[in-house]
Amino acid sequence: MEKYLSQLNEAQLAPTIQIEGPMIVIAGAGSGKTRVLTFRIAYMMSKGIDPFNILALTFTNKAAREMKERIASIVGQSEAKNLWMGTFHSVFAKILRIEADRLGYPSNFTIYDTQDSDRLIRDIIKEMNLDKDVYKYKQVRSRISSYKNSLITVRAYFQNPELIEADTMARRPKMGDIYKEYVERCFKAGAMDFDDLLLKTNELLTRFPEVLAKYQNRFKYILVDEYQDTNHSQYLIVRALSDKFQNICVVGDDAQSIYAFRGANINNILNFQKDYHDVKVFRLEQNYRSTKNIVNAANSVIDKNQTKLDKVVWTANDDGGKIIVHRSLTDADEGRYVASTIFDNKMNHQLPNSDFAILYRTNAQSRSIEDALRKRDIPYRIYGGLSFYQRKEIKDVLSYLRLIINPKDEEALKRVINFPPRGIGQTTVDRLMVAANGYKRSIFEVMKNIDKTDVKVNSGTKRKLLDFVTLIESFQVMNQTADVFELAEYVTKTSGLIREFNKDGTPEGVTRMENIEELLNGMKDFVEGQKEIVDATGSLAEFLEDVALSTDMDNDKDDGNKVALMTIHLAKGLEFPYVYIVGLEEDLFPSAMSMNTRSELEEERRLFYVALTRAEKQAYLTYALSRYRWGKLVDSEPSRFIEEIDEEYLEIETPIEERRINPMLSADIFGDVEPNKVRFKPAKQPKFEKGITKKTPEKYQAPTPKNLKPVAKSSPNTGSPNLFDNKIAVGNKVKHNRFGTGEIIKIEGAGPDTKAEIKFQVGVKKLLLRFAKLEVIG
DNA sequence: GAAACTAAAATTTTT
DNA sequence: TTTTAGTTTC
Repeated sequence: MEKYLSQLNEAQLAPTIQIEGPMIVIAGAGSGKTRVLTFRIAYMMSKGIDPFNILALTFTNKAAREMKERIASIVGQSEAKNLWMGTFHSVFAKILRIEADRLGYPSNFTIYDTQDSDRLIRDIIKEMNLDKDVYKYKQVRSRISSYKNSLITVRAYFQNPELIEADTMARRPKMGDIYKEYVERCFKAGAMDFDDLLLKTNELLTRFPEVLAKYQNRFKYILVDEYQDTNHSQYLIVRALSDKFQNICVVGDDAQSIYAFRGANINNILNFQKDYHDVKVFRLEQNYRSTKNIVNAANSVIDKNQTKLDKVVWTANDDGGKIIVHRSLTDADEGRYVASTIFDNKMNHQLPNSDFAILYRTNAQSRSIEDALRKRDIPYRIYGGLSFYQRKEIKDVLSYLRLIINPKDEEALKRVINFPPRGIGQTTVDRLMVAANGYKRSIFEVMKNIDKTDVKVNSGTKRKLLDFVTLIESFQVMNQTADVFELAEYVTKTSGLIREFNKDGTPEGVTRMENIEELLNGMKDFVEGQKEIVDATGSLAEFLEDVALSTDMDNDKDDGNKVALMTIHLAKGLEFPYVYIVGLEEDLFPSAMSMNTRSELEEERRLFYVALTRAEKQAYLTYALSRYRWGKLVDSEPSRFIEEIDEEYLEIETPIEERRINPMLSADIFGDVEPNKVRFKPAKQPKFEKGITKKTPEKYQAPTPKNLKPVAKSSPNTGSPNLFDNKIAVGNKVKHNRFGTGEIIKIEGAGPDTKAEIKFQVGVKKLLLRFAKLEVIG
């Protein structure tokens, strides 16, 4: 242990060897926080504390896993495995399963993800005959979520005139009724949503003192990472559990609190010292990650925030290069700038792609960047966005599996009862739902006993319903002997899912199949992995829980050398030598939605701080004068955050010239038009679109002279059509992303409204050429 | 009951 | 511009 402790500086050592009593570690960006946490736990164990008595809570599974591995490498695998380390959600889901019956839940309760919640809320709004434009399901969901995170139960809601008043004033008087119905339906389905995992834990600890005592005695030492991101519900859980022994260590950085929008309360960290007696405060202020320029620039920005703790982050590292600020005309230009400087940096310094990260405020911004990277053949990986487990085909498979564990799971049932199509239509499902409500039973039970109910369905449908029940029950039987992988393989075959997706010969269908295959492979890995963990059951239930609480970030298959693209939120906790922060424009970053109050703006500023402090060597800030937003070109102004950085740390690139070049010429120079791709542009070109360039065009310019002759009718070398060969003509063969290859049989209309009738294998389609990205192949 | 077509919303961030 | 929910048609 000594040799590990000697790796720490003085400021890090102090909190590492402070074991007893309440304490807070205020850890600046890049100050070695994780190292302190891991060494501290290892140190505790070396002092004879039973890992069984330690609870460490993190915000991502990835953080938990990495920390556990590092601890294992110090104290040994067998010692580390008894540690309780995980996200709030996963740890308390496990506890809730153990104690579920006290709350009236089955221990195999389903965890509803956001999609499930949304669908349920949408159904409820429809059933209650409410105007869906007034009651937008997403708003309703976030409202319900914030009630739950503030521990406002349905009961508490109806007892609180102010809340009712607020919703009434917002022209949503039925909010409470929707909330009530939602909670009841979840309960009936044996399901908890994300917020329930915390809310019900609180309920458990409050209503059952013996349970509280049990876990208080078990978790004598509690550590919480990223404490600045805890919400009220999490705060109360931590308080309750640590109340007896007061051995609570929280670590965090108020300057990196960026999750207020989903209920995180920065006051939890700001007020920690008031919550416990005799709190020991430690500060980690030396940054080991970034250059002086980056650290100082970040400090100068965060200084503008009023709400913060005292802390001065500094570094002994080199000055490094100044932060480069670049202006582009459009988002497409911005993409090209990023791609070309990455290219140059790679060439000049022999760097791997994985040294670069491109961070943005919203996922939608990735598109223009992706286009540019693709054209430069720079491999990249996008993190976040639609997660693997959210995809249709994956959710379909998972829904079958969920039904095996919990047939009451309504959302899963509704999803697959008629997929693949088996002749059970909406009308039938509606009748079943009404009946289920009437009998106070689950839909599945009603189906199973369809003969004993008064549900009006014809005998054919009845047969189909019973067949479905039998199908699921046969899966349940198999689940008792087979492992997760064998079961899933059987389910996808027997349910007809494989056949259904195979039937669809489009490239999309093929991708679907590949995804299902990947899911099955993942299950195989899971089965293998579980064999090594002693008390793991390897059960289907366990797999589903893992899946429900994991994100794409967690299953980070290290697929090597790629430029990383992600939102700033996702980048928290990561670091890269070169970081591009793109789209630094007013209304985008800071977001238009977050400029109403000072605290919202301060959160945006913290977000910017997080972004900047990801960079180790070099940071780039880029913005565009105009950008496509929801399909339209919108003018934008540079973000205020650029101005807020002390000028001495910036290098503002002034474009050498912004001159207009022949639009056709430049289009070809920059490779906007891919060879072999015919694209019809709208007749009128937007003001700035692709016509203007700036700054050393030769840098981008492909050296081949043929590019300078755009009007060449056809390039004899390739014979491939370019922009000026209109090959969209009757009789020609074309390729479509989705429909595959086909033949043009008719053309009608002109200009931007030109339509073509094309005969594909899947049938004849009429496509608007403006949108259909057709590739002429002969 | 299902496929094909039409209209409208979406873009702040996610355990 | 894309995606998804809703409506119409067979």
